[in-house]
Amino acid sequence: MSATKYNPTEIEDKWYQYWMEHKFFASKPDKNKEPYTIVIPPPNVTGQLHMGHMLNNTIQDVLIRRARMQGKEACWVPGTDHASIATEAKVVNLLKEKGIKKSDLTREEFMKHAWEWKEKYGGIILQQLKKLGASCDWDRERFTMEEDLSAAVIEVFVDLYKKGYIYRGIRMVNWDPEGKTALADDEVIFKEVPSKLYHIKYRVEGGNDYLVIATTRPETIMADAAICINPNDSRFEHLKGKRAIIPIINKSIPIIEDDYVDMEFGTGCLKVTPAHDINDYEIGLRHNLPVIDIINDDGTLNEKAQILVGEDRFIARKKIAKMFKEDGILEKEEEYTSNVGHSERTNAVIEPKLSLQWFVKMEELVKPAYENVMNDTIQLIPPKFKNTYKHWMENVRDWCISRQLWWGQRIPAYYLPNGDFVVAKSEEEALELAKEKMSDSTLTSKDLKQEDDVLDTWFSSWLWPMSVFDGFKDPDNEDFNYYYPTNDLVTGPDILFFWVARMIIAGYEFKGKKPFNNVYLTGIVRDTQGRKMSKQLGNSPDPLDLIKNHGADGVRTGLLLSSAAGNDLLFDIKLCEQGWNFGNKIWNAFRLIKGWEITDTETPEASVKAQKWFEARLNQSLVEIEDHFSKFRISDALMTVYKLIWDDYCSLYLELVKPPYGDPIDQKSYDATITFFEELMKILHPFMPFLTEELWQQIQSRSPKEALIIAQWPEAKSFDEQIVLQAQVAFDLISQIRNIRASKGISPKEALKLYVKTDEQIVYEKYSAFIYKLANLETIIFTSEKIDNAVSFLIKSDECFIPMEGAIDVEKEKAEVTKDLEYTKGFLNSVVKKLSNERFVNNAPEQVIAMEKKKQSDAEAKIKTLEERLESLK
RNA sequence: GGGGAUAUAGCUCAGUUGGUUUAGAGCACCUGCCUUACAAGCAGGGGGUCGUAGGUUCGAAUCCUACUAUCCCCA
Repeated sequence: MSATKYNPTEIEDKWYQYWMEHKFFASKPDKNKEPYTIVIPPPNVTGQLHMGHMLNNTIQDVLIRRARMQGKEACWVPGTDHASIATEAKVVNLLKEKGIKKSDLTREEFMKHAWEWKEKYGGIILQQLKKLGASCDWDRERFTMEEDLSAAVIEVFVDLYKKGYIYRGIRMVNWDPEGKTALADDEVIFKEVPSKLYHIKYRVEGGNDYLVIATTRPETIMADAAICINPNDSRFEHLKGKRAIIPIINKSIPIIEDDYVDMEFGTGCLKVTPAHDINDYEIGLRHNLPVIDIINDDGTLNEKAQILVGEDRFIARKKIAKMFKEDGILEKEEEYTSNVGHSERTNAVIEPKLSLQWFVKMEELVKPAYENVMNDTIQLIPPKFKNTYKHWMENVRDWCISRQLWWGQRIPAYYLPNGDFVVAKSEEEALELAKEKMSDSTLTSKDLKQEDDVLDTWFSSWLWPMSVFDGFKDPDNEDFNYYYPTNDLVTGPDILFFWVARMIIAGYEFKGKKPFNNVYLTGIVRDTQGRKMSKQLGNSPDPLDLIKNHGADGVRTGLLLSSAAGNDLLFDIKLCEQGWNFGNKIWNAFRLIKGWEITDTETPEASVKAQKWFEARLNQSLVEIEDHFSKFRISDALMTVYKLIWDDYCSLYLELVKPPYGDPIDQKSYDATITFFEELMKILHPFMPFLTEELWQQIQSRSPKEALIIAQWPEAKSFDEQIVLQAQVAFDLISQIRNIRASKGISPKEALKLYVKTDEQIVYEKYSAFIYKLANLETIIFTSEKIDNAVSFLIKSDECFIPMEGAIDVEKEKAEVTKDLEYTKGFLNSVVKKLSNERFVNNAPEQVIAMEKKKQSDAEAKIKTLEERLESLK
């Protein structure tokens, strides 16, 4: 016999390999089958599997495995994105270790290193997904920087440019002086840093007055374009319309008025430095101030600063502070904690910097994407995200798509000798355009200089659902026509705008069709304290360790059990243990069944009825499960399966058909038990693929065509609800008897007598075999009299007695009955109140009134029984 | 500063367009059991004035308003 404890590691790799060998994950268009398609949210090629991926990919795998079993042509496309900033940073670091500086390399040389890095270290995450059981079609793996996908990106850029959606413009970017690149907002980490607030005196022009400004960045005073005060600030009436002198460089600047200035903060006088602060830049725009950029790309001061030229910004800060002190213009230094942005990659302090960038105009493009989510052509699950989506789309801002990097698709814009530019797919086409534009046929490719910047990685991934099926390279190909639009997208709400919305925009703009029907937004996996998992906190468990310790099935189940769509999941290792426990439970149930010897004896009544009952329960559960799946309630679907297996199959069904120890089981019961078990394995397979396939194959040897992964998903058949309801009466009775055993300390081995006082004997007779077996009864006797010296309890309004000499504590019994009586009276009271309300009777639907009346009569009957009981106890 | 979301048992959450309900599940907890599938198990049990205050309604956890708290996004 197999081990009493389920050991996942022994079987998981075996079955994954088996599925791969027999190409069960592979998909190709099949006109006779309905396609079911998911494209993976491409993880960062440098990434490692984290808990978010685990959750997200488990959900995708559940959906795809179920669809496959439903006979659909299930296709899950895997792949990675090239993550320009992250990858470039990794490559730069690796080169640094080898003693090579990026600046010493040509673009081509650098790209060669980068590709080498990608081939060697990239995409580990996809290998890790295999451990989780992800049934992706690995032959279809794509990468956003591969040739075909890059060609799509360039094509789209040229197309948008021609349509007038792409332009160049000035923008304040998050500049990383170490990485020498602009960063996206989400690549900037804000940290609280202790710093100083310097109070500096500026002389007011034409007198001996001075004003005081407070700044954390004194090294930027040379770039000041104005001093700004709040127009409502009465303290500074005398400054209005005057000018101030920047100390040290003695430059005169205007004093302006703007509401932006916070009268409470600092001194109420703000130095305005448009080139080096986003808010100041906006004030500058309002007041037509000059932009004086005094900081180089590497963070040193340039000649426009006039002083300290060539010094690093932080050294300059110290030096200038010293100069203030010497000149007596430093009024005071204050300790201050400021929130400073740091580069996620290099940890350098971010320098706000104005630069010329490429943008996509969004206002027009967004329209179909906005409408089709609002009218549910594309459904967001849960729908609460429609609000967020709406807000974003209504306030959409132009998309900055250029990045000052090499790893990515180089922008296909070519500058002409006169500074103008042309946009074209290739250098050859660009040259033709240039000749035309300049009216100069003597131009050669040497006269053109291609833009150095590359495109934002999102500018690749917004095409993902189309480009993975070669929808640009070969727009009318079989795959694209068959698989697109895809069915479901599973991702996190944090990239609803960055990625999801942009894919929808691209889908409509380039193909006139939505990219997917449904977007399932998962929650964020947090630790037990509700904190986001991060490397810094070290609060994230290693997913591969979890799989090693609890099995992929255990981890999958644990993650799904408590993660409703859109809700954050507080991850606790206990969840994985619960998942494993469930697997172990099933493992042991199977051991029990497999251990039975079989004879051709007659089937006991309890077993005959148990089979009928479980079949009904199974079908009832299938209906519930289908309903949950149709609403993307994956967690609820799993919980329904969990309870069906644990409570109904193991705790009730198996106990009902189980022969006495050592006895064999009859053939019919055995067959039914195995058939039910097989159905359960099918339903559970999408959630726990490994364990279910293992047991499926242990039931009997099967050919690859009979593998569970491609078995047919069970369909709910019609069933008799009465069976479930009537059996429930027996189960309630069993619980009550077990309760009495527990409270009176009676061993389960001691057979008991049960008396039932009822008008409906049939209800108890029908499933009496269940009661005999599970409650261990000697006999059931129907009576019209009360039984003395017995413990009693109620099933609805029927009184049941178990004779028990001297075991009755009258006072305790009385207290219990009184409590129950009071509750029921209160309940009756609320019902009667409702029914005596004329407006209720007139307005409420008939069904509701009938229900209330039933509640009333049930409660009245119960009260009568309880009162009699109380009387007899006196 | 602007916007959004959430608030139900110790924890995590259901409660499906207001009516089977003086509220359900899983986990945790308590009690008793090593009953020959499983002690990572079995059987039983306790536990919530549905964030606060108003309002609409015959009827509110559910709809409306205000407040409080927490989280997220944008600046």
